[in-house]
Amino acid sequence: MARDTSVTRAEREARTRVEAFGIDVGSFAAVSNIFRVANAVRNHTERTLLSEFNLSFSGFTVLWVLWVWGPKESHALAEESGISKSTLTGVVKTLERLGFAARKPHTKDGRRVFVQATQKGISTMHKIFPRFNDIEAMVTRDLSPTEKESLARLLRIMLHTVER
Amino acid sequence: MARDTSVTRAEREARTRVEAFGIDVGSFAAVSNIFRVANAVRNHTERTLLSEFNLSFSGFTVLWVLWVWGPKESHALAEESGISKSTLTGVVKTLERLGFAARKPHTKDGRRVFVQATQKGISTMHKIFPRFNDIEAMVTRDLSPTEKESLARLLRIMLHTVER
DNA sequence: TTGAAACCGTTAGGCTCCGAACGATATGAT
DNA sequence: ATCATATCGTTCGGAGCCTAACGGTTTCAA
Repeated sequence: MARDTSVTRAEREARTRVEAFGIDVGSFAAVSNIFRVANAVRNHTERTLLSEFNLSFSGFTVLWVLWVWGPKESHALAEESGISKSTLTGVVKTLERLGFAARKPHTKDGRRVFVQATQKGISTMHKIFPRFNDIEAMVTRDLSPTEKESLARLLRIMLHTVER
Repeated sequence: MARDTSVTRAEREARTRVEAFGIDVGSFAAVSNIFRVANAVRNHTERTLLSEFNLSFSGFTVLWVLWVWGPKESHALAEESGISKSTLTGVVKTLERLGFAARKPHTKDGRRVFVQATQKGISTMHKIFPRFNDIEAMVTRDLSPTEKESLARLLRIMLHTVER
């Protein structure tokens, strides 16, 4: 069966409204579709998987970073997780309450704090991550391996443009 | 000069941690990069553009939908904006306070409510949208027109997979 | 060595965000 | 005509999310 690659009704409507403005429709289509997909996948993941572990998407992301990188200082952890320092304070508080992470003061510098995943946090990650990847595979199931690679490559280019 | 299409340090680290799990790395790379880009662009837009109008990203999205589609019932507006009904209630309240939108009760059905953009909302949109598109153009400046179209197409395929 | 400046994480305040529960309204089967 | 059921938007409680301001700590130059 042929894949549906057609422009959605919403996107068509948006274009007609917007074209009069001398807008760059190519950029518009690319970026707004990124938002749509991210939003849809995020909501779906929170509802069907993460809620089972009382984790928000941010909580999951932070725990994931700790799992991949090991103990990390707060400011670097916030940066890597894509949230602000103050938000991280709250998220880590929640992770501590759930027993998934712990704070560790720096021995030399009284200002700094390390955050690390607990054993429970890590074993939970081992449970969650394969299922998270199942969702990733599901939402990309209509893309060929080459197309997935191409998608990732184009997004990486944007990332390099944006992140500095 | 050659574009930087290399895998980021973070992504490389993640892969080595994750590969032992029998994970689908292609899906993983594609999806996690969608989140990263969406997050970065969203934060940047809120900070540099929307804050000037006291709009959150959701507030902007809702107002944008009203601009494109005209008056819309609450449930459909929430759906189209990618947020829950309860969140919409709050966002519309804010938009009303700012004078950007107004509620209109249904004449026949006492349960339903229409939401529409005000004149001020529309003229504000005329101010914001070109600058929003400038940001879209900026973050995609290292992609060729063909690549932008390709990116939008691949995301559209995912959208069709996810949204039903 | 001392004091200004820089840096770090937390707090304060306000909005966003969700699911669940709730009231009001409408529908449809009996 | 009635009453169970469905539908619609709002409210509620709790967490996330931001910027700005803050206090504690470190650094470094005078």
